[in-house]
Amino acid sequence: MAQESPTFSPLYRQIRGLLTQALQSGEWRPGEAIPSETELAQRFNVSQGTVRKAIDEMAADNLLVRKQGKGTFVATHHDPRAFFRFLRLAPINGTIETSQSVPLECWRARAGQEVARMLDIEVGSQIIIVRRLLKFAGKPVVIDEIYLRGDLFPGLNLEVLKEQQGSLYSFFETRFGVRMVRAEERLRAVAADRQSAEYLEVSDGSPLLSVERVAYTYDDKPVEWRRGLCSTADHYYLNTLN
Amino acid sequence: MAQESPTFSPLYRQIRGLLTQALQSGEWRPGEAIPSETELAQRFNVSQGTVRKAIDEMAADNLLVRKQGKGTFVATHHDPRAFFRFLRLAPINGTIETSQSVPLECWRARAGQEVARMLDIEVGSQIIIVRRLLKFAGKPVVIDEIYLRGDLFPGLNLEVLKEQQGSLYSFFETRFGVRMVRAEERLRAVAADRQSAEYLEVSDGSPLLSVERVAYTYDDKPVEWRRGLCSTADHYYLNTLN
DNA sequence: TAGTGGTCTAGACCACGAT
DNA sequence: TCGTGGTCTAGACCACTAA
Repeated sequence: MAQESPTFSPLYRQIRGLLTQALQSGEWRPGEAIPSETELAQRFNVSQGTVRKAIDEMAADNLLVRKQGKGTFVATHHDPRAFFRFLRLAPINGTIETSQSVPLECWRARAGQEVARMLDIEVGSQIIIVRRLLKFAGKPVVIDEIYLRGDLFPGLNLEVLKEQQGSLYSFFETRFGVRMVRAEERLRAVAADRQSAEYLEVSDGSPLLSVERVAYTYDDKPVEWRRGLCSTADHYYLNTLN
Repeated sequence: MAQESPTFSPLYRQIRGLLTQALQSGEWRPGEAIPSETELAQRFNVSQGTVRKAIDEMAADNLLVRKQGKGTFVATHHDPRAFFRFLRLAPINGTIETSQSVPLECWRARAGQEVARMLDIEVGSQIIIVRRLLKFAGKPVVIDEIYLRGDLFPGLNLEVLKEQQGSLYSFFETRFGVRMVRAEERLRAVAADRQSAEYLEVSDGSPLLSVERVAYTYDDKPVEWRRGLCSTADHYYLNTLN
């Protein structure tokens, strides 16, 4: 094996690359089992332990999920345990609440400078803009404006959005084969504009939590840019620092 | 080895427990090297690979830091790379700024119900309250109110706080041997009260980012509870979702 | 009972840092 | 050159799931 500096990449990381490629190509779809470690070891001509280390890393990054005695599975946003991975809002008092996504608008447009930069696409490329309201226990909590790469979500419109069950990312995954893998959020406190205040049923100028997010798919390609305005009267944004 | 359900704990996790205990007891201080994997393997009567797996986990949790060719070291808040692990604020425009902590007040008090619950201590126990201002590039950005367990920070007062160089946690570490290992933050948007507005040089009622934090030391014991109010006019709170 | 992932071991060799 | 962590391998056995 060629293992020279400074291009040195350990074997298990190369295996991880091959596995990621297979995921990206759709060889194994979200929720499905991937071959056993022994099979993969034969396929890639390495020892089982090397495959194991590659899978360990990918499981740590939430790309795969191991289940003892059953196999290793492609991670999916359908899993209810993974639901709050990308939704860090929790009620201040009380337990888990049911959430509901209410799509308001959906239209196609051309990317301006800012969106183009965020999604790493050309200015003028087609994008999709979605506005939706997120409710917890029936009460409006977040108003989202979502910008998507137009080429990856063919046929997406308001009617289609209304079919959504579960999380939006779960919907994107099954309906368009686009799986969100990682995201970066930038939080600020802002004053509510008139329209947002109306939707969120708070008074004009109330402090709201602004959450800007860029979400990436397998190859670190940005796919979604969104800005959410959250009413933090009854909810907070939870973050754990390790 | 006894390995029966449901009390089953793999050997490497028991080793992790022993290592954590050693850290907690101060056998190896922050910044120091711990013994080599081979030495530890002999000491605990397990193979080197088992020690390795224990250390791997602890390195992933930022308790230890591996340095190839040199050894494994106890993680420290002195490390400038670790500085932003517990401080997620970044300037909206531009690069890294110098930060400065300005202590304002420091006094001892008795824990009320809320603080007692947060710090998992008895109501009436002695606590220390610190108020400080955090400046970025000379401008006030965060006003913090910090509640500490009184028993763990003997002799802490305003004069001592003024000796602080680097981060507050770095200071706690060297001065009191208390190392923060993990924290949970709850974020909300609130309106600035008169006093905070004055400190942060924003207008009364401006939206501010409220960051409540509980910080834990090695044995998951809560040690600090704080509430910060951040002006997000020129800074945002950055979070990465995996 | 068979198949999967999970643990533990032992040994060989590589990459890095210090001497 | 030596000691450290890093990688890779091979094999034995344990724990969990499903048939």
